[in-house]
Amino acid sequence: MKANSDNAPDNAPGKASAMGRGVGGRQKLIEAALHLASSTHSLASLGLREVTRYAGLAPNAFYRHFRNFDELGLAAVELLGGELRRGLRERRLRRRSRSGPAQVRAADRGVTQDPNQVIHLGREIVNQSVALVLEFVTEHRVAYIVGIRELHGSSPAMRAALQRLMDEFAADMAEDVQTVLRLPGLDAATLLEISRQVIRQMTFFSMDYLEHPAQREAIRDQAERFIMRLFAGELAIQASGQLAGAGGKRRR
Amino acid sequence: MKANSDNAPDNAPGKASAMGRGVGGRQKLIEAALHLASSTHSLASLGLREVTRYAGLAPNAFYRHFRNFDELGLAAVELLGGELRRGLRERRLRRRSRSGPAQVRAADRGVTQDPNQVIHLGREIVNQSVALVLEFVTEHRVAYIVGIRELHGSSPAMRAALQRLMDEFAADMAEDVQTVLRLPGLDAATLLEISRQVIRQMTFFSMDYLEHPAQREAIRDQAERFIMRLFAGELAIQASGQLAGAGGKRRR
DNA sequence: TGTACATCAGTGAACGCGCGTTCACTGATGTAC
DNA sequence: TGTACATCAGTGAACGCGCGTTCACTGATGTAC
Repeated sequence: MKANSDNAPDNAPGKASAMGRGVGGRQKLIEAALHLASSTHSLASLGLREVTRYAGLAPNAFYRHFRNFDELGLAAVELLGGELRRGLRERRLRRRSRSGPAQVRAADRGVTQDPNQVIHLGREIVNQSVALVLEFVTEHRVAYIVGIRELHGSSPAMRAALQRLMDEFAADMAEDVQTVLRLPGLDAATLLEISRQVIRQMTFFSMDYLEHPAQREAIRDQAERFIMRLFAGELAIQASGQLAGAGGKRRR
Repeated sequence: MKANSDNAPDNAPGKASAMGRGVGGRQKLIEAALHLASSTHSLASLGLREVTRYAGLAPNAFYRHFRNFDELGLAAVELLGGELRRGLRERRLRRRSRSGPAQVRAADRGVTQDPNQVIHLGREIVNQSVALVLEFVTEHRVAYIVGIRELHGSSPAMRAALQRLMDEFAADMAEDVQTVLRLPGLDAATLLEISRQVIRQMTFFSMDYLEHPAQREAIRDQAERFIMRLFAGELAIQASGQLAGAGGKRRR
């Protein structure tokens, strides 16, 4: 991790040596694969010659970087997943430091079961979160489309990797909600479950958002309403369960 | 269209003539494509020789039935969509005639905004609907997996066809809910929106269900909770909106 | 009822092409002494 | 500082193979008279 503590910055012109003489080749191949996969095929159906051609390399140069095509696929997913998570986390932190204080203050006031207050308070947070995600997928269009496509694709290894990624997103979101908006009586397991459902549904909203620019506002509204319904629904069900008197443990 | 008004029934043994001498070939090709696509590749990445080989035909026999590969794809989607809709509708009707009366009676009583009653009543219906869908996708595993895969796949024509299909499912569901369980104050547009969200999320639940047989019960429960949350959430939000006094029109 | 013709699913052989993969080679860069 | 060697990304040529597609043909079935 002290690689960057040297005197020469990483982006120095002549420094294409220290940790990667031909690091461009590998990168070029991955980017070529992502681009081609997003515009026409799925990752799995790309050809070796097709990718190397697009990357501006000779076909056999492929074997300098990957043993076979699956290896490129997994490398692409890794790159893609890192990019997505890094981007989202960065945005979340930025948002929290910008508008967090006011929300936390409001949340402290909000230790109440009154649906009105909780709903109103949540709406603001949901609004920002949805905007954040949709802005993000717009900026990472190519990687995102390929990711969604491979999520139900033919390679089990890639499916597993992407599902893990989505679970990480869900965990991030749950933690975020837990921190910013302490919802009364929403246990960790339920919160995680709802977060996973939100993350999954957002794949649809995101694709709609990318594919139909003319209806972006409407799609954004739909996503916000969706999330509000899920949380409000859970709270309402819990409240009604308690009112019904049976009390005690209600899950399982 | 009077082809069927003859004296010989369609399913007569020697009557493989009237409207299809070699109807087996086309069918065999489509089924081969679906099977291959579900087990290894996506539809788009299948090879002509691969499909004909699996179907037990010579490669060039393909051109007797389809001009190119896209044509087979669309034919497959049509077959698949018809199968899915027919199967689901049939099950819905069967269910309605079996347990419908009791529910309708309960629903007639249920013209109330009391969340407790609405939730309890809805739970029963949701339980049955979820069971119906999951049972169905299990029986049509192959067609379903291919459908989901192509929903985000490479062919725009196929994506459009499948999205249309899902919208039809959502419309069916909305109509169903409207008929069986008259929810107070849930206008048609909102009901359709929620139905689309349920249908979309069910794709994830269904795939989980097919891929992890050991956790089927848990997945079923999750799906039921999800749907309950959406509807309960919408009702709670509307109720709180009305309580808040501002009254009047609340959407847009 | 028989005969001649049309239709059409399916076939075998052959084609040219792009594919993935291998080989021996180049030339730039890093490393040891 | 210079020299010899190792490493490694990238190349051009060549391979055998399976692909999509075409052609002329077969043989069963439907249709007209």
